[in-house]
Amino acid sequence: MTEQAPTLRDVAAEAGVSAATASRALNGSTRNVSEEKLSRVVQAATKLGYVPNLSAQATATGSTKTVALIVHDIADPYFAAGAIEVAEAAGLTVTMAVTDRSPDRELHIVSTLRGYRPDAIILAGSRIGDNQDTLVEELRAYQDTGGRVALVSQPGLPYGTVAIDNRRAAEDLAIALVTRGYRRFAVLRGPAGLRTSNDRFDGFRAGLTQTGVEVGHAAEADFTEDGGHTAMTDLLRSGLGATDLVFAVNDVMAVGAMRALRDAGLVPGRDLAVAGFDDISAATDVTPALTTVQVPTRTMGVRAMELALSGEDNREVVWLPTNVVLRESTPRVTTNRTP
Amino acid sequence: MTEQAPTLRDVAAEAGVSAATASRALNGSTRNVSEEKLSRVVQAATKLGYVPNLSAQATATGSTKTVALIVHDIADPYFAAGAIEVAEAAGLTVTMAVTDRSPDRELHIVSTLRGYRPDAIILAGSRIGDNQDTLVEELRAYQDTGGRVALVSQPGLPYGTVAIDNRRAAEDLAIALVTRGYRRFAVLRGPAGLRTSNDRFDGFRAGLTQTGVEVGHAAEADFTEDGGHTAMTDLLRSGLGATDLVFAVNDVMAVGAMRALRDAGLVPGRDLAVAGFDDISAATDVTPALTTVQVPTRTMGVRAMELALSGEDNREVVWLPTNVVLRESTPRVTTNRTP
DNA sequence: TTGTATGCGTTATCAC
DNA sequence: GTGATAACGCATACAA
Repeated sequence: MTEQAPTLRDVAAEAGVSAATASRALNGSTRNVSEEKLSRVVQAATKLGYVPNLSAQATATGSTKTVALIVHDIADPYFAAGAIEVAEAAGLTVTMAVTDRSPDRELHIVSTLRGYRPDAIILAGSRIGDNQDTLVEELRAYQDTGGRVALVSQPGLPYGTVAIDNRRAAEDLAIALVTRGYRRFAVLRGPAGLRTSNDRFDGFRAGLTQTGVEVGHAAEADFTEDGGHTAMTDLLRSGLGATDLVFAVNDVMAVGAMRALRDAGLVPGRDLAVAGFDDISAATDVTPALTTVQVPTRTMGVRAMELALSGEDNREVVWLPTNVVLRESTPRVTTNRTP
Repeated sequence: MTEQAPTLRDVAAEAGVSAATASRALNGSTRNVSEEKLSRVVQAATKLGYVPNLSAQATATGSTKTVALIVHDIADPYFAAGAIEVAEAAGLTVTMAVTDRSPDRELHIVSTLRGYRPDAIILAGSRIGDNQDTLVEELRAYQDTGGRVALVSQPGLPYGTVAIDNRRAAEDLAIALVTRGYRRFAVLRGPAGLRTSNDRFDGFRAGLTQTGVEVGHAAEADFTEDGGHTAMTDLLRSGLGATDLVFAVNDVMAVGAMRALRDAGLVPGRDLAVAGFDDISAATDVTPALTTVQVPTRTMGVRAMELALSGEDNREVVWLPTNVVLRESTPRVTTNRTP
């Protein structure tokens, strides 16, 4: 029943040539083998259903034609899709691993994946913040042995990096909202210490300050939909005063906040405006559609992979543009509103 | 700069033992090596930053400790998450590939991935049509050489399979909706030949028939949000008569349909009820929340992986339960409604 | 317990 | 062009 998978030897034998010739015919520089033997080998291969053993190929050549993609949360498909597309166009296979936002797991995964000797490692959304010396060391070792590293959204390390300017983008959003007539803001931010959250919060506040406005309430919450829901509910309970807009530092939280508003009998966009960040697909599914900052996730995946595959030890930082998209969740303020 | 990655030999030399001992200390049955040499080897390994070359390990042992996950659309994260969790608990690494719903790509990917000699291959998602002899042959060959195969949602092939009863679930949904008072239905189905779509459509119709009701309009559309939007728009233009509910064979289409309704100045759930299938996260983000059939995606991933890893050549079909969830997009019909 | 020798499936280096 | 033969990095049967 369970036979062995056919090897190159089997194919060679079947075709009546040496293993070396078979190898050349199937993978190597095709030009050095006679037309006749070539077709004999190919025929034998298909007849036996031969598929080259990539592991063996890898140990022999030293290259695996593989890229490791490490993400924190598998829930952003577009990034991965972009990266995969580029990799496959280059004839590389992508291995994905998910860290679940655990730095420990991340370290473990990087270490394990290194064992596959991938041509490149792409680390997305990692917060290689402060206590991550081990990870940095691991990456350095990997790079020293010829591996390529690309980072996504974590500028500051000596690797090719693609990033967006969270701070600036949030600033733009704040200004756009003030222009629309909003004056009293509350913010739902992520857990303390999370850089993305901090940058967006700081940027938003900076934008307001420029226009002479200040953030009123600010609540910390999980980076999740439930986090947004809970924080919004608490905010409502504690009294919002004259707040006319809530900015959640990501769309997922914003959607949760909108749900909390409806649960409290309020209508998002009318009774209280809501804005988010990321422009995930839910942002347009939701009613009213969510004002947010569009982040080119897919392009980030593409550029990150390109960075990783670019021959050189490319350490440039690619800043990708973001875009404020104003939708119905933040209608233009024309009349007095009663919170 | 680009040194070589340290090998087992290097570690052995550093520790002053043979390569065999180093191997045993690092991977093999740890108990057969003296405490002292063990620690010497471990120390040497960490000092050199040694990470075993998994490719070499694989060619030596014949096993890769790897599972290949093939999905049609990376957009369903939960399935993958479930599968990955199980695999990692078993010490296996998961390789993911995306087919983009192209049968050709699917075939190509299966063939390529076979080259990695994964312990198992999991194929998720429905396939278009039945001209897939080559794929079946490819899988058979893989299985003959000791590979495990598990399928998701396409019963009928001689492999372990996890599935849901689309037909029956749609039937349940139809009955529940009739019970809620709906009588005149339209259906947005997927492309012809797509089995999932057909099963859901047939089941829905069967459910209606049981209660003496018939499907009015039925439109074909892409399995996407835009597909749902377009089909719904067309339906509205062509006149819906007395239709009081639109069933889209998946949530993505349903969300698109809801958007189309709003674009036409109608209020989903009030002017026209909407139901979907899958219970994706958007189903609860949307307003009104979408009535749908809850599919245990994550569990499917878990069970599929378990099936694939279960020692035997397990060909059982695991049917997972679904659940009709009635939400505000299909309010109970109490009064006369004017379409 | 430890080391030597051999094999895993390929590719690469030689000769021929 | 083609075929022996030696690598690649690791695991294991066998000896010691």
